[in-house]
Amino acid sequence: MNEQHNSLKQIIQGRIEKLQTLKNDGVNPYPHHYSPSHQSADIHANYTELEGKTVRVAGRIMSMRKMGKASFCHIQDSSGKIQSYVRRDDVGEDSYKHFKLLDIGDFIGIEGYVFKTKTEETSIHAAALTVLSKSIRPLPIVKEKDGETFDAFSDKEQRYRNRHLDLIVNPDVRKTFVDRAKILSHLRSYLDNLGYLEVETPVLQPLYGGANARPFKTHYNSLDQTYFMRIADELYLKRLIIGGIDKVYEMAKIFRNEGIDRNHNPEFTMLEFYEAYGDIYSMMDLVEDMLRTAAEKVGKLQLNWGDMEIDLSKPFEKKPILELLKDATGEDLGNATVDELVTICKKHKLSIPDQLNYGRLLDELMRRLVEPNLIQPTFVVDYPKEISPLAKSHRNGDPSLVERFELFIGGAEFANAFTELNDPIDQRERFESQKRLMEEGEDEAHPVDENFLQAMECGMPPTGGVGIGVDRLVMLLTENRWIKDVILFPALRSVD
RNA sequence: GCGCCCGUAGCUCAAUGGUAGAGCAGUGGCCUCUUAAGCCAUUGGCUGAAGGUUCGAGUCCUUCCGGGCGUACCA
Repeated sequence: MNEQHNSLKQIIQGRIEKLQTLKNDGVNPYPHHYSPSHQSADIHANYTELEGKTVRVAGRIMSMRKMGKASFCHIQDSSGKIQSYVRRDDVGEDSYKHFKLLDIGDFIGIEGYVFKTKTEETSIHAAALTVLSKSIRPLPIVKEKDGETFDAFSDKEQRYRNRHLDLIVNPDVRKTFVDRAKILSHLRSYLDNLGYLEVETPVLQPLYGGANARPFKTHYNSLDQTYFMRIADELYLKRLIIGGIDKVYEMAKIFRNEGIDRNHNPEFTMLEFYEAYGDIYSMMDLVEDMLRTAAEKVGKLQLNWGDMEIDLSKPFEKKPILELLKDATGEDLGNATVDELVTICKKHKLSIPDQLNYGRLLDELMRRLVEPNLIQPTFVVDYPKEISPLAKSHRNGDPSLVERFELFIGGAEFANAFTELNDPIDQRERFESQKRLMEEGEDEAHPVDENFLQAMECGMPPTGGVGIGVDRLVMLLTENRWIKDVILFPALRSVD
């Protein structure tokens, strides 16, 4: 970055000179290939069998302790670190001279026999060294002793902008992303095993839909049309249900044009899955089991999330939204008018949304008064129809309710699911009322999607559908409180 | 978007408005079981950028850039 700074310039210049010295001595600092026989973790795990045997390991030099005619270094590979003892009389004078030209950050291959130092640290007694890649830019120097870390590379901005450095020097970061991969892999195989088909639907869409959110807008040059980045893949997946793919899912990158904070990144991953002949009740069972088994894959059912202790081993609770609101406000909000909701919001000293409608007000009450208290996993059910334009009317006959659940854990939303609305006449009416909301200024109302309606008119089976916020799930299961810590390259303003 | 805080060497951090420092890393030297290796010496800065106040600014003021935290938006 700041190439004008002399200190960094000098370090880089010095390393380039060492690089040249190696070349002049006939050493190729960037060879094409090396064949390690073991990973460092293998050697630690199988010390007894390997003691005295010759191994080859390859990795990045993370520390060096050079003495006159012998040195120790630690090298790091993808499984961890291992120490090597490099003695001039064993590797030869030239090779030792070249070794002393290496820096922290360089890659080397070490061939030698496995032994333990007098302090009982498993090490490799080097017989041959191979330079595998010379680095010319310095790494952050992190030291540790007895599990304590010194001068950790901790500046969040630097870590996110230089994730490669973060991964090299902060082992927990790697672990989080290994766990993330395990979780995603589990979600997929869980659905695969149930006979679901994984699909991909358009990211660039002529019309957005399937959620309440502001989209990113772009221009498609060759069509000379406005396109949107998807805010959900729901409507496309339902078209596939209509098309006869009875069990379908997509691990979808979603884009929403909204703020960045510890729980939100403008692009994030959502798993949506739909099952013909299912409903929210069958989907609840599936989701509960899917999340619990995902937690088992990462190794913990009892999680510390911030200062909350969350237990995924117990059955998830189920509670109607209006009951939760009644407990919180003392009022029955089932048939409340907008004015009444405003009064209640004021009574609880809540901010009044700019866009005054039933949905916004109810959401405000939920967010402030109910959601923060939903710490243990809770399925909130029986949502008002007005805020659920894609969900089917409730089978209990109450015309104001739909079959929907949202799963809350640790005060945050993890899943949203419907018994999908499959009545095309009803769906058209719901879109019409969304359109009226939009005309009243609600900028997150669903636009009418005529193509989707026509598809539904061709007949859609009863269906259960779920969306799961994958990043949030990873946050919970890896006990991270910041979404930036579970996304490798989180959104940051670019530096010009 | 709004509010508060922050930005000093490659990394981690100091510096009542009065000459910009330390540790690690780097460089040179000594050192064949070290491990935050050690000992001796030493390089490295336009203090995020631009203006202003002042005899004098890392420090105070304004604007801009970037970040953090909170809040809003975001189900």
